[in-house]
Amino acid sequence: MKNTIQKTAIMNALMSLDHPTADEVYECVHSEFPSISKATVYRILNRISEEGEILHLQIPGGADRFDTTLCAHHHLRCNKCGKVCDVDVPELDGIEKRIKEENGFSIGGYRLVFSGLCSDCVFKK
Amino acid sequence: MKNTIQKTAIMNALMSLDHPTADEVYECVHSEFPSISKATVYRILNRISEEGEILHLQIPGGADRFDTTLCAHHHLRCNKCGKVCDVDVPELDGIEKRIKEENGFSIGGYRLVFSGLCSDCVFKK
DNA sequence: TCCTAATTGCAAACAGTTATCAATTAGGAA
DNA sequence: TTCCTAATTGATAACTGTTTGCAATTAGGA
Repeated sequence: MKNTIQKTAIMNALMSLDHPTADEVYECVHSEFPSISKATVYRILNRISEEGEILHLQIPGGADRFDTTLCAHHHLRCNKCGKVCDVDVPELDGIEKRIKEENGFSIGGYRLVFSGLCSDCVFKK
Repeated sequence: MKNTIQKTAIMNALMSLDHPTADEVYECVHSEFPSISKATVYRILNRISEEGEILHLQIPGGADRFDTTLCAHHHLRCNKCGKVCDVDVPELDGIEKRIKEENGFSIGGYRLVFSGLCSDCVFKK
């Protein structure tokens, strides 16, 4: 992969943002590199997530997000403000085997998104 | 809610399909009721899921699906063929409390989608 | 039977994302 | 260092899934 200015700018943006969407990455990079194209942001995010440098999170009912934390974990998503944060769910250790036996599904490497309300939003009606 | 022909046709389609997308419902209804509009299908599906008659499933990285099984359960989704099926995950019983305490998120009524490969697709390369 | 609010069909709008294509550029070969 | 070429870029169009605006139609109670 070529080492372009655009890629460097996107990597920096990813470091400074928390579970950003592609659009949030674009806005961040665009603010100091106005000529960057949104297509380039999508392309680079896809490329580096395919190469395993970041995680590509598909969020139910929302835009995809990207995560620089690589080790296995799941996510919590606030239905009101959209905030996403990491969560470990040891309760699910070994569930792959049970689901494989009972349903025939191979879910190795699965990633879950729990939806709910974050501590800020739960009080706002 | 008015009791229109369109709503009846959609309810019938939902009975005959397994976790359909809105488009699959449309195709099914459209085949014997060609004048129905896709907007109507979306509107009715949204309305009856808001009223609790069916579940509205938001699938990560795919079109929303609808489920006539109302009791609490989660889903398995095949990344290759898109098939969705139901699964119970008793391992997660009571996890709401732990996540509330540790992360401040209220995830009551959350619904998960495990992704992987179904028994048919796991062998196809 | 009449009335009106609810519902419909159509088409346009929308969000998120990918594809096309000509122009530019990184980085190795000479 | 210069040159070459494949990789990358920016602009824009296209695409999928979904919602919305609006005028025309319709269910179902008065």
